[in-house]
Amino acid sequence: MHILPRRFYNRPTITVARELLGKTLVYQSSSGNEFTAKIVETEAYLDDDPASHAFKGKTPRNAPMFGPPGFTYIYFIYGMYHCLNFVTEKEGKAGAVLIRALEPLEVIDQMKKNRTKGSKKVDMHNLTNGPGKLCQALGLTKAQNNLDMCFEEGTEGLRDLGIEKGAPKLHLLDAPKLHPEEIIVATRIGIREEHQQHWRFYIKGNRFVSKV
DNA sequence: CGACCGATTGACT
DNA sequence: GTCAATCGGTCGG
Repeated sequence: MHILPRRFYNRPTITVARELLGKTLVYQSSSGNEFTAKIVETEAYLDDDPASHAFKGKTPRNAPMFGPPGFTYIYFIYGMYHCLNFVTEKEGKAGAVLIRALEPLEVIDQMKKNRTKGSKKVDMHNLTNGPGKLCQALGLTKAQNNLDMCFEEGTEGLRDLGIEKGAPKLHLLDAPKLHPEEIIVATRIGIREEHQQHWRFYIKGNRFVSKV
């Protein structure tokens, strides 16, 4: 298991979106929890894509999308939710992958607490099966926007020694690439028909996907 | 400025 | 199935 290097993200956005499936997200929160979860659903947003925040050019909000690959892009939406993206493509070329669903692995109790409003119980399968839900479960906000998820150049060798000290607070662990027949390709969610593309990817049969 | 609206979710008919 | 919540980003005047 090693931390995904910057070259993983420095590729065509659709390729990264597909290959993110099955990878493990690790997030060390400031409250001391180390959350882990498997990526089970993604969507690609390209630079010449009318549905992308980056389509009309660089602004203060979408600036991370134009920055180096391997950083987070987290934005606030609908006045109450956040969405987590990973920046792709070389610096200067906008691209990002929206993380739409995760399969919870560790610190599930805390995820439940973060998702609980009032005294209602939250079902295991309703913790991270949506882009807004998963940010709520892990406690991700704009405070985690534009975070580097890779080792800085020169310190990458640490991971080859199995040393994760100094690892980015939010990073991904490698996992075997899924076979094509394990991946379902579908249209993106919440996108106008005229801008629609088959750029949503999810793991076939996985119970934690937001919509089938 | 004011107005519109969104890569969503949960409550309710 | 429908719809309100809630607010920052963006754009037109």
